[in-house]
Amino acid sequence: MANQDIDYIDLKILQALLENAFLTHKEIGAKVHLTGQAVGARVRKLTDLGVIDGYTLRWNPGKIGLTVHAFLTVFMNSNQSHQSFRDFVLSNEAVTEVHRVSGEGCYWLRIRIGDSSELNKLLDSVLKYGNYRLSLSIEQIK
Amino acid sequence: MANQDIDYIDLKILQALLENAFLTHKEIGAKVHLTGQAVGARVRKLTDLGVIDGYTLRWNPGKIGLTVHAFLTVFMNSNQSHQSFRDFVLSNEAVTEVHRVSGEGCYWLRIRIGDSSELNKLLDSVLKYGNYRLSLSIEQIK
DNA sequence: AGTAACTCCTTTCACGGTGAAAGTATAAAG
DNA sequence: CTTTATACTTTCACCGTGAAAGGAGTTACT
Repeated sequence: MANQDIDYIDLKILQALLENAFLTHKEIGAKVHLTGQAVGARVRKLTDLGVIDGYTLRWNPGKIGLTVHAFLTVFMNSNQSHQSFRDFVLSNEAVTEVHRVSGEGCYWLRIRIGDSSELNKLLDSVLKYGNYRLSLSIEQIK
Repeated sequence: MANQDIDYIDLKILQALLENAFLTHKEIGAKVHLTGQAVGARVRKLTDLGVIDGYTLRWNPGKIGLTVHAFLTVFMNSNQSHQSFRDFVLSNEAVTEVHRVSGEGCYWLRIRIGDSSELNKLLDSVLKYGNYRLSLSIEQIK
């Protein structure tokens, strides 16, 4: 499996692993009509190509007390503060995802935090860098 | 390990698995000073409690041609269309995450799609249900 | 056509991670 | 001081894994 092309079978394998990364190669092989070893070689190819970056958990922050799930669009109020803002979000563990965006605002953040008073404190910190628009996730549908 | 409390060690294990879900229990055990089997028992507890929902990939949609990463806030224009909107987003494979939100808009969507013309078509479909605000991810920072 | 090179598969095999079971240690309760 | 419960370690058999070797199918060159 040195050929760098990604075919239909690779996509099926990706899809299977996205659903459950602990499927054995043998089990995936049963779906795509290959032996486990052949699946293993393709998974290695996908990893070498950088399609697969790593393996992680699907989990439930709410069950360990992180009941607030918020999306924050940040509008910077100065061109000087970008670097310090980045340092801030990178070091704040309640901020679990950050994107530079075009369109609405400058940055988009995902927040996982215990309760609304903690969120309040976080929002105060964000105000140092700019304004924001906040959305709270009521229910994850997909 | 029938005790339902989640302690500091459990959180360390969670953190380790979030970074790399394919660490062996033994390797995690070396970090938290337990045998692999003890770690296995705690992982099972976390799974039974629903803290761990499953295992999935960290991956790179850009490498299979899904170069556009967009966030969409949708404002419904009618109270009747919620169910059909849900059906729409659940069945559309470019929509990879959906939340009901309070604050800005009614729903928040994550889109992974090949190019802007495909995005255009998707946005046209969304317009049937309401208005939207679009942000494009330029760079994922965290 | 014949052969060489290449790709991608299967088969085989040894290693090691895994969960189950049994044994051990510690702490709390009567 | 014993009983019980919890959470650990040790031991063990199973099986998933990657490596290696071999085979089948395809392409390209003479």
